[in-house]
Amino acid sequence: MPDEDTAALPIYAMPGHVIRRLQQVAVSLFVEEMEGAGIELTAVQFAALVAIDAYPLIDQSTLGKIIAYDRTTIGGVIDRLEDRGLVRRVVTRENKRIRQLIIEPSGQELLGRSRPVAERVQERLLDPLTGPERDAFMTLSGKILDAYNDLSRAPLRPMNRR
Amino acid sequence: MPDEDTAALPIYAMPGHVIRRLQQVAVSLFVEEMEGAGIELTAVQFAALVAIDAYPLIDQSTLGKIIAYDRTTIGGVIDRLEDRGLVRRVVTRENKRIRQLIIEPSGQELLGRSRPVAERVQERLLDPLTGPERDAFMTLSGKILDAYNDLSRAPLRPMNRR
DNA sequence: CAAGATTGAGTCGTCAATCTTC
DNA sequence: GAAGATTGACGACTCAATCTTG
Repeated sequence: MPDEDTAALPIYAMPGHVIRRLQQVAVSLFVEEMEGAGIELTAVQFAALVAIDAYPLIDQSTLGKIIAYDRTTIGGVIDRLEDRGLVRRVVTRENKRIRQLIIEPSGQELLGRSRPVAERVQERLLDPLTGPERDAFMTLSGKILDAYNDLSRAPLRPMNRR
Repeated sequence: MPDEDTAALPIYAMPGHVIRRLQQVAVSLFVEEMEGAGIELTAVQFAALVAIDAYPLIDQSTLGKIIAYDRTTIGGVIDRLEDRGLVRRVVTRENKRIRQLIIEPSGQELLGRSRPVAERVQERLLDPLTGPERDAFMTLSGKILDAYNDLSRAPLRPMNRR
């Protein structure tokens, strides 16, 4: 039973491990806050709704690039949102390959209730840090992401660029 | 107005999003380096091997607590490691509920080859930062984790309450 | 052929239910 | 009943293969 001699494992000092744990905490807070608000939305689903609301008629591939998710993952996420009537796929006459996405009124309504909850999650996440520390954390994180922006599995890219 | 492309979506400034992207990058680097070394190991599998090697005869629950994974997740991970003969489950006469874990010689060998690769991943992850910045990043991350240590998604509490 | 999307397979991560054992 | 583990279910994530359309 190793309790305090956890130092024997260098895992705790490894950035990869720390980042994964941060992600665990972030997800926990998101689930906790959403459940507390009686809202059934995962983090991906929320991000998708935000993006579809901001860019009506966006296609799935572009959506994936914006919120940094794999195209295949997006497909499954949209499936579930569509099943619940929160979102709709549109196939135009011009290009039948493309699935354009539209947020439904019920989706709008749910998104409206979700925004303040998501806002609270972000606040709670950095709550253990002081104001300057929060800025530092975001700046340092951004520096890492900038360096590896094109390496990510689903590279994050602004819409208007190739 | 900087970043006219991304300014429309506040997602990029959200800590939760940034942390998830960091996790994406970390996983990408891990996969890339391991593939480059011709080693078939996921990050969880590597962490499990490290812990089992450090604590022979550790049980699955304790392993989960050490490397911060859900008990059920650990079960599946050990399944795959056991299928490959890298690890072995042992059931003692004293307490037949407990699955104690032992690393096999082939697991030792693979672990030995994997350590320097994992080391390189950690270095590359923080490579975009200067020395002091790396310390700051780890310190700030640790501060967040300390505050939410008991909130982790794998609560490790029996949750039999009620 | 290239682009956009879907399907299938495999791993990860969590929860709920169940089983065995103490 | 409680502890340790397994199974089943579901969402998420990725890749490879496939299908359709341009």
